Amino acid sequence: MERTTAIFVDGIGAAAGTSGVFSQLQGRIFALLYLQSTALPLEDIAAELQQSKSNISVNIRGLIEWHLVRRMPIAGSRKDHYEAATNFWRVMQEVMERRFRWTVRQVLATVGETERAAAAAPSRGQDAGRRETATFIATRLAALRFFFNAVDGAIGAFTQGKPVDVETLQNVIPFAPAQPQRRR
Amino acid sequence: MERTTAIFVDGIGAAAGTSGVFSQLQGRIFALLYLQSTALPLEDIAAELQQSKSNISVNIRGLIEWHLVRRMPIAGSRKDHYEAATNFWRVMQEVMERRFRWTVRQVLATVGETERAAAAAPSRGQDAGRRETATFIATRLAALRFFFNAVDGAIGAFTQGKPVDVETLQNVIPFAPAQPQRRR
DNA sequence: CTGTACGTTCAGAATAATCTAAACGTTCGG
DNA sequence: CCGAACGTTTAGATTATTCTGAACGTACAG
Repeated sequence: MERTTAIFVDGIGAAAGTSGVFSQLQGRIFALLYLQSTALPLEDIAAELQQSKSNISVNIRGLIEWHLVRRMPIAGSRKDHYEAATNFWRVMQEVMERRFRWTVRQVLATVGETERAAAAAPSRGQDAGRRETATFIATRLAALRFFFNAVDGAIGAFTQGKPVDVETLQNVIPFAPAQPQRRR
Repeated sequence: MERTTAIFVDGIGAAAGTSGVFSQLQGRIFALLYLQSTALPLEDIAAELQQSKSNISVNIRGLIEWHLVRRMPIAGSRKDHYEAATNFWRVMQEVMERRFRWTVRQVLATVGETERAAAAAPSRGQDAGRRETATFIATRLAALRFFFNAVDGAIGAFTQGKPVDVETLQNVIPFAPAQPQRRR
């Protein structure tokens, strides 16, 4: 591999590894393809990156799902060829929707489940402490839901190219900080 | 642990685990604290989540760095007490800046290094193929830089509460898709 | 048909991340 | 000072992730 390519592959691989979205190897595969003017067969990618074909196979599938790599039919060859995609905005949309927004919705779903469980719990109306705790929890869950709903909306706006309303997010500071007590 | 709390802890733990930013245990710690009206000592957290104190200790440090948890002095106790922070916007800013933007800058740095390496490489002016390759690589690197510069700017705007200019990102489609060749 | 050239799947090996318990250092009450 | 109650560090164990090579399935050329 060319020295220039090696630097790029290492750097992008490292960045991908810390991204929380792509593995280091996926970063290296993409980087290698991105500097090629022609699509590469699986075999060559494995050889360049010194990995088994099976490993490249499974990692490249992930890249294709994120629309970072395309399978390219090459006339006269039975091998699958791959090339880097260059529509980064598309990739970003995909990541926003499928990873971030999915996580946000997981939180919202959990809040919902928890609220239902809290409502179903026998908070025995008499006991004052119980009732207090119940309203406290309800308030906190509502605050969480409010914020994550706003985030969900912001991601939706972003991926549709609409201006993102940051104000809504900023203004969610639902509780005054608890008063610090002196120690000792 | 209460059934309601358990549901919340499990759900938020799962969400955190897939977030790419927080570990599952960190999610569980935060979730537990978030439903408490009073700060908890390390020992109690460890007991509730059935983890060793050392493990809670190291994970909670991460939460504090992200501003998701605060250390709370409690009068008359030598134990460290912890409570959940509720300024989620602050946390989001922190994550955006320290993780996403940092990754983006890693990419930009790599592009810079690669460009310098390419310039230094002996592309032997005579060889036409070499020169072609060099300009191809230069073009691709420039496109990457352009896009990630825009992303960097967008993150900066977002964290400062300014409207995010999505247009710039959307319009970066630097290459026409390569013409598919027929197979066989 | 048959054989070969592929990509994928899968069981196990290698590697990395997480977790525990013991040792350690520090603070504070006595 | 001394001793006990803490939180932290660290070495090793456990668990999860990544990777490999062999087995398998498929498509195509002859």
